Amino acid sequence: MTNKLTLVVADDHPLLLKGLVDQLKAYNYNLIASAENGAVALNKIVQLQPTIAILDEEMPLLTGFEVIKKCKEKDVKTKFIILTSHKEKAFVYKAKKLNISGYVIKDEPFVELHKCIQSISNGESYFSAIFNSVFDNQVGPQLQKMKLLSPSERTIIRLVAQGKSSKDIAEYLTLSYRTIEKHRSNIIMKLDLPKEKDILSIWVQENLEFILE
Amino acid sequence: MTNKLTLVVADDHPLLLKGLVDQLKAYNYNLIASAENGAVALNKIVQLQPTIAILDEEMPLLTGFEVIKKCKEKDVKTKFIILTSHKEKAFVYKAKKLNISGYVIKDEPFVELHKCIQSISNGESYFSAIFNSVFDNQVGPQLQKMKLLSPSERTIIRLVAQGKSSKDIAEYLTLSYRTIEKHRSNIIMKLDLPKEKDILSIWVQENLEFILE
DNA sequence: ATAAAACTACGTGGTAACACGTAGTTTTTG
DNA sequence: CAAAAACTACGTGTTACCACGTAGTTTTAT
Repeated sequence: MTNKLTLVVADDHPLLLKGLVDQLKAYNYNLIASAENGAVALNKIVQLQPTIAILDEEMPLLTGFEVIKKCKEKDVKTKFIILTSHKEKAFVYKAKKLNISGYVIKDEPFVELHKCIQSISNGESYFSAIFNSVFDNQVGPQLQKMKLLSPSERTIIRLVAQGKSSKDIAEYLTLSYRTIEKHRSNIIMKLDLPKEKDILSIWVQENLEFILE
Repeated sequence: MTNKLTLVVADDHPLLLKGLVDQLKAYNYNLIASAENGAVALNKIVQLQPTIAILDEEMPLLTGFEVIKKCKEKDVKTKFIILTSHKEKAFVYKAKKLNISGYVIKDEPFVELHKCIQSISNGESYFSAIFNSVFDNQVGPQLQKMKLLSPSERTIIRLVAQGKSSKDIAEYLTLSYRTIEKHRSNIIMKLDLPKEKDILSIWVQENLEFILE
């Protein structure tokens, strides 16, 4: 195993972190640091410039995604693997936007992480099967739907996402109440939502990530 | 350390399970089995009759709570610790109802689990601080509120919880639509809910555990 | 420059929840 | 048995979302 490859790992669950560290060592990886929160992780990554950093998404002080963002700002060349228990589309979407190298779900066996590290060391990227499935089945279609909306429809759906009523929105945008209602109707039609009460508000709450940027 | 104390541990996350097993061994506990899902856990507990079983709540095949229920049916004398990442009131409420011996949150350090095991071996029970806080601040007050409701109000709130409209409920109970509306009004008053649209449906969805028995 | 798309606005009608009130009947309980 | 609580039912009014439509104006794109 190449020992030029260096690793940093971060997770705020002490038990899980211990499991991770032990397994990485058992696989003979050159683990040069571990961290129990996002801020410590950021410091260590900037200091040690590891080849790869394995980050939990939900951590105190800084989330995994925030650590990655800050590292990119500082031009750190480290590659990132997000290790999370979240299969939700919001996370998958954010991960895709950040252009990370790998995404592994916590309830998969360690060998998945191993494969991920190997792929990255070969210059490839690696995403758990479930990641791609979530992206293709949930993220992709929603993004396609959002593209159908016109600019002002987008403005309005964002305000709906903030819990505002049509009346509120009309006042806020100095437009007629009827205009907002019309836009709502058009949005519902374009998104092909079923006929239910407050269906737009519901849809919007379930897809916040795609609406608020 | 007494070696009469035997332990079984179950978690479907391989990494976390490894961390747990290692730590328990490091603390010299007599760990006699581990399991990666609820069904295996149930078998091993029934077979080995450990003093204490440490169970993850969310597992494939059987959840931690289901394992406990089945063990109680079989008169297994094992004491149970639920180890979960969930601080939600639904879990806290269910745990309380099952009358388990301990509840530890996954993102606390291992020493919490250690303290929990020690307490139980002394015939006491042990609940993480956060558990009690959730119970006192969230579970308790909601249960108090539910007690204010009259029998037919309870019937109706359960039907609301099933997503039925007032009209549906009226037909289902062969009562007047206006009667159901009145009950709704009274329920809202008794629960002291703020004046919002569909506020009862919202409250009910957020408190399903207390409504559906 | 002209057609297409988007934006704006209004009309009419429907559904559902909620507020606040009245009031007769039944059931519970002290 | 008598008072209290619960159950039943109706009236009137409000708010909010949604459907389906018309139509003039502005912006965008070819």
